[in-house]
Amino acid sequence: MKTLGYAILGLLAREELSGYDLKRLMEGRVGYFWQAKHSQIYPELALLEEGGFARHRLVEQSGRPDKKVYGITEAGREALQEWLVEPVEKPPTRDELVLKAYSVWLADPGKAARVFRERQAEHEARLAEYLEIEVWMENNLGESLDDVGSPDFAGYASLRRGIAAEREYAGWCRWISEKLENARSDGELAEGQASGAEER
Amino acid sequence: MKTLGYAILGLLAREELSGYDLKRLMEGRVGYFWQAKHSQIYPELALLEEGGFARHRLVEQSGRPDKKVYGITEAGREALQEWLVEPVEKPPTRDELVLKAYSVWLADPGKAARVFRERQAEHEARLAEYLEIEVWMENNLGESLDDVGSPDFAGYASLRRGIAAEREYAGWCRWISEKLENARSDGELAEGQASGAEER
DNA sequence: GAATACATGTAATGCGTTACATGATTTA
DNA sequence: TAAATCATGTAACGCATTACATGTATTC
Repeated sequence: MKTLGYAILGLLAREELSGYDLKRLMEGRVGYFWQAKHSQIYPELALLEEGGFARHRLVEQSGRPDKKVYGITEAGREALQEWLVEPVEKPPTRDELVLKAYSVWLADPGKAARVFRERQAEHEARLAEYLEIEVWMENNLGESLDDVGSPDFAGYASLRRGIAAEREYAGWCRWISEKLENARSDGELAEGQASGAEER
Repeated sequence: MKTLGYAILGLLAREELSGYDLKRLMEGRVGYFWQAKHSQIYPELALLEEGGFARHRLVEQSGRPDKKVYGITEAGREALQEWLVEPVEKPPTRDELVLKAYSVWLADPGKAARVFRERQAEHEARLAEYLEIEVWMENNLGESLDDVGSPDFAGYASLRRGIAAEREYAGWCRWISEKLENARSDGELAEGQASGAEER
């Protein structure tokens, strides 16, 4: 089974969901660490069912299309539990922004700074969102956030990774942006590969 | 042009390289933020040449196979400079370990902790490597690390992102590992989804 | 009247990895 | 003598995205 299968099982282990529900979850909060389009979700659900890891029932609705609501099976839960404790390969990183940083010596510092500032703002916005959720969780879920057997704890743990990652990335963007912006005003190190100047 | 093309151009802008050289760079240091196998590199080099962004000359060697040494063209440098200041889309994250964290409430805490500890060790090892390079750079490249027009600065900037990222990830792994390990000894919250116990 | 939400699928395309293919030289 | 390094390619496969496809009901 591929990772997407386990991602779906992880959600179905918490509650019954339709393909459409899964799609929205993977666009939203869960999408921070795993996402998929509906074109991937529907076939994967079929595979999970074929393998006996999930099953569905039809729910008729008035005024809306009928939907297939999926639930995890005992076999699915077992497969998920086994996967959880298998060692993970550190996946290769591919970060286009760091790639740009590596060649930034060729760019006009002012223009380049804008690219990093934009990204910084995105990470800061995301961070603010996460911090709000964290506060909400700490106020409303209290006890269970310390219980490693609770889904609340698991969600909280994932969120903490999100918070740390966004903070770290934003910080790096700020650092490099400042460097680039200061260089722009510093006349001294003029001997430039950097082409245009068009300031104003 | 695809990102891999710019990755290659970014390296050719610093020095002339063969496909084989590129392959090794993308396995090593540069591989932290971008990597590619030789099966991708050779065709991409051909495309770059076709587009006029790079050109090669044959270097005959004794005792080794001949090689094609590639250099960047003026058009290549311009394309690279334009790409550098174009805004970047924040790519979707796919992190299998965070995905496991999200379902960790179903796992045996002790076994799960091992998975996170393993990963923590990997990030700490990488961090140690990077910190050594940082010290070396600060001692040997001094001046140029503050000159945003220097390739040294650009390499340093990328490295700093690597350092921050490894530290952040290792920290999160440590945090969750401790939580999981403490829970194992805490008898209190026994009411467990967690199956096995087989301690010793 | 147009766009968005609900709901579920298939097909085409793109990028990356693994495997296939070849061959000389150096090191263990 | 077996394995690793140098050196360059092509082919097959897998996963993910975009585009194609259809249809109702609600909201703007």
